[in-house]
Amino acid sequence: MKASFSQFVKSAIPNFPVSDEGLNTIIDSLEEFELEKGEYFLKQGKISGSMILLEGHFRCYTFNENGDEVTTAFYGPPRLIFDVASFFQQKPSLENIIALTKIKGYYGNYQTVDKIFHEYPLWREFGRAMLAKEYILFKDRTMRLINLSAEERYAHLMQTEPEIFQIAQLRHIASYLNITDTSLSRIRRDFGSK
Amino acid sequence: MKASFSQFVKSAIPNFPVSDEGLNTIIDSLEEFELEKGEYFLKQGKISGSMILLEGHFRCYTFNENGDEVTTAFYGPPRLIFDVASFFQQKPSLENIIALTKIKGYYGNYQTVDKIFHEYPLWREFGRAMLAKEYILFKDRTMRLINLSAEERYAHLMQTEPEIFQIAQLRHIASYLNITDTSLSRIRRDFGSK
DNA sequence: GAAATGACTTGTCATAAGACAAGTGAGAGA
DNA sequence: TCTCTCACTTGTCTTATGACAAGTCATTTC
Repeated sequence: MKASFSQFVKSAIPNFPVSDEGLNTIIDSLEEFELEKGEYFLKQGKISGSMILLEGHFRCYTFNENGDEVTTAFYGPPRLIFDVASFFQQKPSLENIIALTKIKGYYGNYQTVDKIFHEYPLWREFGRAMLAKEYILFKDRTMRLINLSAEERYAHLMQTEPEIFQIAQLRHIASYLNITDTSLSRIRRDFGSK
Repeated sequence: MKASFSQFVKSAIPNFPVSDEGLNTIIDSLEEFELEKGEYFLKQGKISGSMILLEGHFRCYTFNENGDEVTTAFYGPPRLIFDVASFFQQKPSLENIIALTKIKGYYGNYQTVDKIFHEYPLWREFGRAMLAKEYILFKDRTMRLINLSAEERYAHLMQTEPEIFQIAQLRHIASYLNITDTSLSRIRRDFGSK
């Protein structure tokens, strides 16, 4: 786990000038964290903390105007997991984040993370890079939602995160692609015949 | 302009412990910036800087798979303007940001902003808050795209940013709402009769 | 001031996607 | 083993939205 965390930090910021001791200090400030399949990292109405996901997958969902569940994200390791609005504004979340598989990682609430940034200012740069990275990933996804057709969005998910199809239900994948499960089923049928 | 900037900083981070001198130092590090209507803040293929928009409105657009222009954002003051991916990764942007009206604000490229953060570490907190705020705003917009119907998205824009209807073309508003200009026209007709 | 241009609306038709119900098939549990 | 449940697929019909072309209106331009 420590090795994965170290690797994650180094890959996130190539020239990040941090020692192994520095890494250990940060890890010791955080909480080792595990969840079983079906457990929640975040529930609607609660305040989000942050975790570095090192093993396992999450699904994130909310509810639309009709009260129907809408899957807004799938997260695989290594990744920063948090609800940006709830975390930074310390207000109740509108999101639910549920474990699709067994989860391992490191956890910190806002106070913990803030304390780390005060005590180890160097790590602010890591925090900023993480925030920017998540923003960029989220924006990419939104652009695909806007610019690609339903079938293209399906093809993209198949190419970039095929493992999702092994661990998530198709109806959740459908709502993630912003289509109905009926439509996804038909896209898959037609896709196979090409 | 300086007063607006000061106000913007203070409203962005309520308890930000910065003096008027501190503010002046930052302003002096940035470049006073103006654009006329129709001029570009950012063109596809160029690397994005950042600006604090204090007067005027921008429209942001890209192109979808069919080569059709898609409006992805409208920005009004006060606001941080930048393409997050292009700015932080210093890579060519996929976006175009064009002035809908005369623009005033303060500009800095990545080097300038980075220098400010090194010389005045206190301002890192401001940078982080801005980044988080933009991320949250962008996420809100995406959630509306996912969770609301076309008509609801139109109603929301009318309620929250009616000024956009004065300064932007309906076909651009339509693509911002992710519908065709034909559909927007019909929504507006039907909406009036309610 | 006539013609051209551009923004927007509207009519007509085509099409993709949704709603809903029925059907299939695998796995869980008695 | 039987049946129950649940995920998924499929059929049928409906509906929202898009494509495209024509029409209106205001503004610009020569």
